[in-house]
Amino acid sequence: MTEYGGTGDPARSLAILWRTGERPSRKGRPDLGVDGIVRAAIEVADAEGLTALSMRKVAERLGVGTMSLYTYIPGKAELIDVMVDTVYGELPTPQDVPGGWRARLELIARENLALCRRHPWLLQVATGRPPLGPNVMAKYDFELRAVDGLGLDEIEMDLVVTLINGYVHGAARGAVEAAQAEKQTGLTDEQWWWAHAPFLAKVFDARRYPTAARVGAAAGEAYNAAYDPERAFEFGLRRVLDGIEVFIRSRG
Amino acid sequence: MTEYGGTGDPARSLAILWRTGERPSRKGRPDLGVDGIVRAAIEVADAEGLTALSMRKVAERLGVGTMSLYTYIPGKAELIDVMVDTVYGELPTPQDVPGGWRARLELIARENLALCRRHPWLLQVATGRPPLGPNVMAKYDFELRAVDGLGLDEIEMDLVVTLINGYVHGAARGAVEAAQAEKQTGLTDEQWWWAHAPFLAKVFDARRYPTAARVGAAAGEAYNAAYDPERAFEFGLRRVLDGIEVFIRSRG
DNA sequence: CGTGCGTCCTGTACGCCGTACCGTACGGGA
DNA sequence: TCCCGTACGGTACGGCGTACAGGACGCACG
Repeated sequence: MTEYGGTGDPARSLAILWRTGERPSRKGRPDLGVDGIVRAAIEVADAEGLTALSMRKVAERLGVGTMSLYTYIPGKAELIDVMVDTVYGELPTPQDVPGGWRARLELIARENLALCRRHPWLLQVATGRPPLGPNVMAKYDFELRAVDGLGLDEIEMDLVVTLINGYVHGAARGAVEAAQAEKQTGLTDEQWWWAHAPFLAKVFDARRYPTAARVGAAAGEAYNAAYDPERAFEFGLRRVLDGIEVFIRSRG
Repeated sequence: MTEYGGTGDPARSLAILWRTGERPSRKGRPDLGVDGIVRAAIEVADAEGLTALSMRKVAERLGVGTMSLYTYIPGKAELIDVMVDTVYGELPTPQDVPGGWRARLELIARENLALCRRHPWLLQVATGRPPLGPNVMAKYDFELRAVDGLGLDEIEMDLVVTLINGYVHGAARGAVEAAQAEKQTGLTDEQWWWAHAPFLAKVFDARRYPTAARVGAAAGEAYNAAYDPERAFEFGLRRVLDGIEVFIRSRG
């Protein structure tokens, strides 16, 4: 289990994020530096998860003593703050997206999902009071622009953006968990389900859970698996956007 | 940081969840037992978070040696599995809810939010391939019944339920994080924002992020805080239900 | 050309964690 | 009565984050 948030001392995180007090590299040294540390940490987290991310492993990957990291970074929490802002930099923020607000929100949703797929550990980091780095700002600004000029007031714009991000978070969680479950156990959903069917058959009383039994059986047949994250994401996104459309029309 | 999921060996978890091989308590002993351990663990996690939940602390709370826990439970992962199924038992599953599918889904959403508020650690536990205990089953069955008989096929029913749960998860995360941030730092959102304003004023270029600046300012004024989780939840729920309504009508 | 200081780097150590292993104590069937 | 299965727990191992106390080295200054 990974601890909840990566929220370290915000003042320290901010200073690093905006590279205040940048230091010119010393002559003969490899000079490590915040960037290299963050890059290495992201690689470790991508490959092995946030749980397995340790200062010792990051240092090892850089060929450096563990404690050297603390020259550049106050601690693990602040490191994670910077990691978050860094990968947010991967999100595109094009000036023009053809197709109106709906296409813009779809783009945002899909890109965020893709980002979470590339960096599953993002889902484990608390993002209330996020580290207010440049990329976090750019993301927020871009997302708000997607719903600007539709007749919504500022608060409503924020609410819509929050809704989209919240939805994507939930859906991404499902998708990532499904992928990780398969990788970690070596079993597909189908195989896993089948492996536990004998036991469940003994304890599970279909009369007590009739609807679950019916739907579970149908889902199993249709997907050849318990859960199809891609389909769930597309389905939910359409519903959420429909709901937003109703709202926008009512305000227009 | 806490590791991602609480997914231990599913076979072992299942055996405990359905209390297969229940053992009659020995005579003169307090007999500990799975139930007591789980209850103590939930108390610890509620009070201090999943990160701070340790076998040593649970044992201490029970006045028992740490290793004694392992007589009843294979390990921490399986303990968390059982904790999840146990707290799901707090969810009401009334036979009749007045007001149709919309009221039923609202009830589900609100009760799930409340559950996450009571047990914030739930949000940190992976629930793909959940521990298929009796309460997980009952929850799933109840939720499916909320959308039964509306003209949706089984797959669609599952998708709608998944959507609601995904949405609630995202919104609950926001609400819980906001509450925890305040408790942990001792600062309200407003105080926190204000504390970092001087620094941000120096590095933040409002011309680069015009929309974020505008909305941020408006939100700050309106809420006296950066984020109002209650309002965000209600707003999003209405949008999601509207989207589902559009879908149901199209299928009816 | 010293020399001293500031910066970068690191080894050691402390207190946590989960849990493997093994010894102990005791209730109950033979 | 004896013996064994079960409940219980002490010790120990390898991991973690990081406090602290140095060591090594470039550079400004006398």
